Amino acid sequence: MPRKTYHHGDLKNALIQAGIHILAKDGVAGLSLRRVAGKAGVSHAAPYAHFTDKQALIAAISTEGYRRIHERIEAAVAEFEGDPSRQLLEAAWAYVDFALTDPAHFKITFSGVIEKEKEHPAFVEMSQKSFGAVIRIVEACQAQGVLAAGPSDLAAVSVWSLVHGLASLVLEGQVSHSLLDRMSVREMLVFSLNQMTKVPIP
Amino acid sequence: MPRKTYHHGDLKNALIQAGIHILAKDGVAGLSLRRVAGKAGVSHAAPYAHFTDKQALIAAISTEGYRRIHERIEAAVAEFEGDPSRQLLEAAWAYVDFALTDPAHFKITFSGVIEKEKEHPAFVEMSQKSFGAVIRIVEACQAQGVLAAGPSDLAAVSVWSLVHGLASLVLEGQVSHSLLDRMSVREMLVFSLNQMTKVPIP
DNA sequence: GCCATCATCTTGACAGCGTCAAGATTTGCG
DNA sequence: CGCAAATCTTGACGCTGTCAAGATGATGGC
Repeated sequence: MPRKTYHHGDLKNALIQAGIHILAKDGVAGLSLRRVAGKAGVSHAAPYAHFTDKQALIAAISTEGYRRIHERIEAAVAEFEGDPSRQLLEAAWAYVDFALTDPAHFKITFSGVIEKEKEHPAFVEMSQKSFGAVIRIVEACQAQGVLAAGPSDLAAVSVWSLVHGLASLVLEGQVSHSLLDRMSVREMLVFSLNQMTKVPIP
Repeated sequence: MPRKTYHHGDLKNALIQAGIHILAKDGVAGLSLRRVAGKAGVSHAAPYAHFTDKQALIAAISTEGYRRIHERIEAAVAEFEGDPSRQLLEAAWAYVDFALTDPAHFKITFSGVIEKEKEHPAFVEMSQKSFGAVIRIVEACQAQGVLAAGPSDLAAVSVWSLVHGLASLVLEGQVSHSLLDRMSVREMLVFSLNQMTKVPIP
């Protein structure tokens, strides 16, 4: 479908959305600048008016992925105000659920496709924002004795390693079929988190 | 340097080794079939006599990566026979250390670049072998009360998620600089594992 | 010892890719 | 109104993965 105007109007966002759709349909391997441009209805070199190179587009797509996760984490925090262990579980589940729902988007966001993140400050900012939210949850858990005391940023890394690792292993098919038959990924998450917490969580 | 003989002799392994070297020098993005072929001293289409496509070569490189990790895990198990918590720590460290030493090799092995692993049985076999070793370590830990009782394959997934997640987050630069300044990755690993164990490990 | 067969490797081609340069078109500011 | 800047198109370049056709050499049967 050709556009009416020569200028697109909101090409930058259109490219990001087109990229996310292509990721969902054809995976990381299917994501090319030319296909993204085509899907947005512009010529193959048009993206260069908005992104310096393919890495920059990937960084923008990744940032959007991170933004969605952060959004859900904050929603979980708000919904279970005053219940840190539930906040921990639901924030972790938000992360894992995003990975399961949109695997390619998760992969491109967290699989180190971005080589030099320093050059993508928006991505770094989103990353730090999310990690800050996790630290606050962990601190609340520590205050209630749900998690062991200790440096909260360190404990947050431990918890987030667990959650990120579970999501990654499931996505990469490294979790045995016999285990996936016995229980859901959410149940695995609950079990895993309970290995760390001093008090059982639901 | 041109070869003496028309036939290479051991091209298949040479291609795998060349690929590993290129990964170490130029990262995942630098790995192309043609460069691998060039480094092995053969023409650009020669690899197709040994690998059906690029994915197959990547699978072979990944399998070799997995093999090295498995080797080190078994070495750790042998070295600390009768000391399950130490076995757990050193096996985990073998994993993380491999990731830190050869980041691109680790990434390509575990970052889901292989789309259909079902078609690469050697990779699946190596994966199951390694996971079996982890299960045995976890069972030994459970028997000594180092880890909580429960289904050992599930507990192994929890432990391995933690380890895999830590390696991944560090590699992707998602661990804050302020934390990396305060302590080594090995210390983070020890701390994280101690969050899960009932008995402190060194 | 010779020859046929087969695996191995080379050469050449193709479409798709990321990227850049030059030019066309439109917008918005002075 | 006019001109500079932003946006988009067109065309080109080298590199990529892959395939087809042919060259080369090793191997096993006679």
